[in-house]
Amino acid sequence: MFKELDPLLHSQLRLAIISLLISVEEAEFSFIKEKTNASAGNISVQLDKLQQAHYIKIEKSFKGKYPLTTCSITQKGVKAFKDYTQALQQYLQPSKIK
Amino acid sequence: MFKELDPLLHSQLRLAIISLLISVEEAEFSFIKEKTNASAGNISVQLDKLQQAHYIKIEKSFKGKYPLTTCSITQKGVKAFKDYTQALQQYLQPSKIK
DNA sequence: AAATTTGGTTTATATTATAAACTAATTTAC
DNA sequence: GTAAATTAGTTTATAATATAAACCAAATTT
Repeated sequence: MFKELDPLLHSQLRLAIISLLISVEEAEFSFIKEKTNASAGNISVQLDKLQQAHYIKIEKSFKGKYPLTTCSITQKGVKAFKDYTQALQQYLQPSKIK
Repeated sequence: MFKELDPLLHSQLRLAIISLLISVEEAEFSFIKEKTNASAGNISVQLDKLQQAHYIKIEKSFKGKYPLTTCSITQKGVKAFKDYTQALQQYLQPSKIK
């Protein structure tokens, strides 16, 4: 009846991050922080998890003299997001006929 | 940017339960168990939480000689579900214009 | 009368989300 | 020039959550 909801995406902050990344080429750590209003620590942890699942790619460089973390979504991440949103529909559009 | 997702509904099993209840007058424990494929223990705990939040009403009676737990959604529960699905849209339909 | 089933509840555990604390370098203020 | 504050994060500790395992009580089957 109800499909599994990918637990990696069924998390407010990780879903917000993926939602951001899916519509841009890439995003800096500070951009994600600004848009999500989450703490840097929380974001750091969730980015790691998304990277470990190969849903996103993280590149570390320098912007002038400061460290710069840049993230982008992978094909696997895009697919996971699509699958997730599809599965969610069953939960969001309940019908009389179960 | 991203609205809060009611943590009580942002849970696979509780969301499934609410999704079921929203389309029926009422549902028995066994019906919920069958449709969600979750364990009785897990369902019992989540029903309690939904009831404590006044999202659902739980009535205990007897069906013949066996105990019977019947659940129904409340107005507060309906509103919470609508608010939740609305908030989710921001996460599911990302746009270039942030 | 022992074993199984029905219909759950309670409790224990493992996972998660999150914030707090920390690191390290840079820049500003005095 | 050095103390304080800022940038840009990471690591760690804690509290909350989800979930299954264990349990309970009555009824039914073998």
